[in-house]
Amino acid sequence: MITLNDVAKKANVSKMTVSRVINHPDQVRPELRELILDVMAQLNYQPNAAARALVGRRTRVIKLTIFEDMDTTEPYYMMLLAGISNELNQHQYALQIATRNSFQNGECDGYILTGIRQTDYAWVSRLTQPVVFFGSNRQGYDYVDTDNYQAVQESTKYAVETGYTHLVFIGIAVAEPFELDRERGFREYVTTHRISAQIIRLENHSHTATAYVKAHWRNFPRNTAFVCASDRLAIGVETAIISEGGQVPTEYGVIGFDGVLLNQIATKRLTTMQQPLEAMGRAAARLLLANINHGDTPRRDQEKVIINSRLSVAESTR
Amino acid sequence: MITLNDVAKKANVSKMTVSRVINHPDQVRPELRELILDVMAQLNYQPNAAARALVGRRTRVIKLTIFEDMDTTEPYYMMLLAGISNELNQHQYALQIATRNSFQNGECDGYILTGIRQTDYAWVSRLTQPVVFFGSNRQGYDYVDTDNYQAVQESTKYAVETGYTHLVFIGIAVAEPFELDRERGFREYVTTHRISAQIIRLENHSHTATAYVKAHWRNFPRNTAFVCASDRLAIGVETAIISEGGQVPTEYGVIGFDGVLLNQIATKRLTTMQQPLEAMGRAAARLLLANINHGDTPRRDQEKVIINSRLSVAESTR
DNA sequence: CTGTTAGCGCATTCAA
DNA sequence: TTGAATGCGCTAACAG
Repeated sequence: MITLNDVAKKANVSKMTVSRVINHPDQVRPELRELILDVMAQLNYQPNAAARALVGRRTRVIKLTIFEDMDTTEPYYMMLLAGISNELNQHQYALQIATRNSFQNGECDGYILTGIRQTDYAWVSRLTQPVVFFGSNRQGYDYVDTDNYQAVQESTKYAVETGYTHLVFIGIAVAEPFELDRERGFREYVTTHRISAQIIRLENHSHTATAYVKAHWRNFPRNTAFVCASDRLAIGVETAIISEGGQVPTEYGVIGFDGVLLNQIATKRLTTMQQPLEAMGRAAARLLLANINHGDTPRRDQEKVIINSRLSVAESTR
Repeated sequence: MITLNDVAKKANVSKMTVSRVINHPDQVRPELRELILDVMAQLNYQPNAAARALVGRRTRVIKLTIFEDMDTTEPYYMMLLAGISNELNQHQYALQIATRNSFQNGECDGYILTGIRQTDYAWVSRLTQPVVFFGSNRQGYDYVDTDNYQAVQESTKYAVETGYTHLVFIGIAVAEPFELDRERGFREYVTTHRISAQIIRLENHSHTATAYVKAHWRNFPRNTAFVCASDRLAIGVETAIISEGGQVPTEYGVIGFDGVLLNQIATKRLTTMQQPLEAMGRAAARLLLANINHGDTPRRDQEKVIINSRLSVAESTR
């Protein structure tokens, strides 16, 4: 293992100078700095995370908490996780994953929180380390999210422009910001453009959607597009349409939201709003690390990172 | 933060004694040990992972590498991850997640490897730290797996006992141990019991299965059960049956394999072999940690942990 | 069985 | 701008 000392000897300086090149490069004479960087590269020096953690009173561990039940968890968490982990790895941070059931109160430097519902905020407020949310919130915590409002506006616009004349929004029956924003995106678009539309809210399961659409099949004339708040709902809708003898995409359109895996399971590959999850994961990690390192500065404004989703057009729309 | 010293003072011993209680409890007089454990509990002492890592020349980080493409990754990895992470947390180990694309060669104490294919073994053999596989292998690496052979035997038996008279095994077209074992489980069962059967191998996508079953629909008489090597395939089969006008489960049965999430998406909730993923994740972590701590002992035999799956009967079979 | 000493690799003092 | 000393919390090696 290469240590600071090895680098220092080879560069004929003290190890403090090497340490400074890493932590306060501006305090080292440029030529010397270059030389040392050179040696570090030659030796492939990797700072020892444990030692840094020890002296810095940091754990170099961040916790990701997933508040949903794991066995109904969306597969997209996997992509998110990859993004978070990639970014953390670069900064020599490791990850701990905690779930609602398995919350260990071991030490960490900060938290990334996902799947939080209104009822969980009391718990969150007791956390002493920096926190970043995945998904917006109105409690003032920093977060990373996609622009749910614009995303649904975009899908809705797409549905209209491809000629569907009646629109149905299938939302998720929870009063969380992400859902309200998606619904608002739909509502404002159809209102502004005076489009025939209806809004429905269901539990986020494919079966619920299938049952609902079948039960109310007469309400859905030909040329209806279903703009759904999740891929699960979209798959359920598609199943119902097909089982009722409707044609996708010629007579009916279906648009999902999320864009990982589930759309591959659909009979017609789903047109869906694809969230850039890897990027969002990275962003969340970066934001958290920034908070950790500026830890002492007095509380600033809530910081938000918004990353746009992209409509991925497939077989369930024209 | 509570340190060894705090505990030591309160217990009127030196910190070495406290340290021994943790690492070599048999070297401490029992009464004293109890006393110290008591104080540790009172103070809620948590050893500092960084310090242990530093002195033990360990990183206290283990890497989980997922060799599949992330965006087609099975949702069950999430459960596996939870298990691994839970176990690691208990032992003050943190996790890094690496994917095929993002393999950073930062330090770690060991690897848990998943999704490995034959072609990846060269890479694996260059790893210097202990390795545990998720999924069996014939290269001598320790692994955790479910008994694929017995699992498929069990599903097949179930299909027969519930009265399906023709059986079809839909396998995955790869020559990996897990798949060969599943296929063998099926083959031996139908051979032994002289049951009318056929074996098919497809790419592991629901569409492939749908297309195949539709194209060969005439080959599948009523009272056929499809024993599938994955939930994806099973969902695809089910879609085909329904679209061809077959009745599930009265005329046709479908059994999947894996048992997370995807079975909820199926039109009829899938009967499927449920892998105990959380437990398997924990087992993999435990096995790896054992290898790490017995690091110097000469290479023993390949160690295997086999955990049985459980048939979860739902709506796609009688 | 228990305590003392020393050092893991690094970064924050302070001094030059 | 650079270097020397000190200590983060813990454990291995030795001494008692």
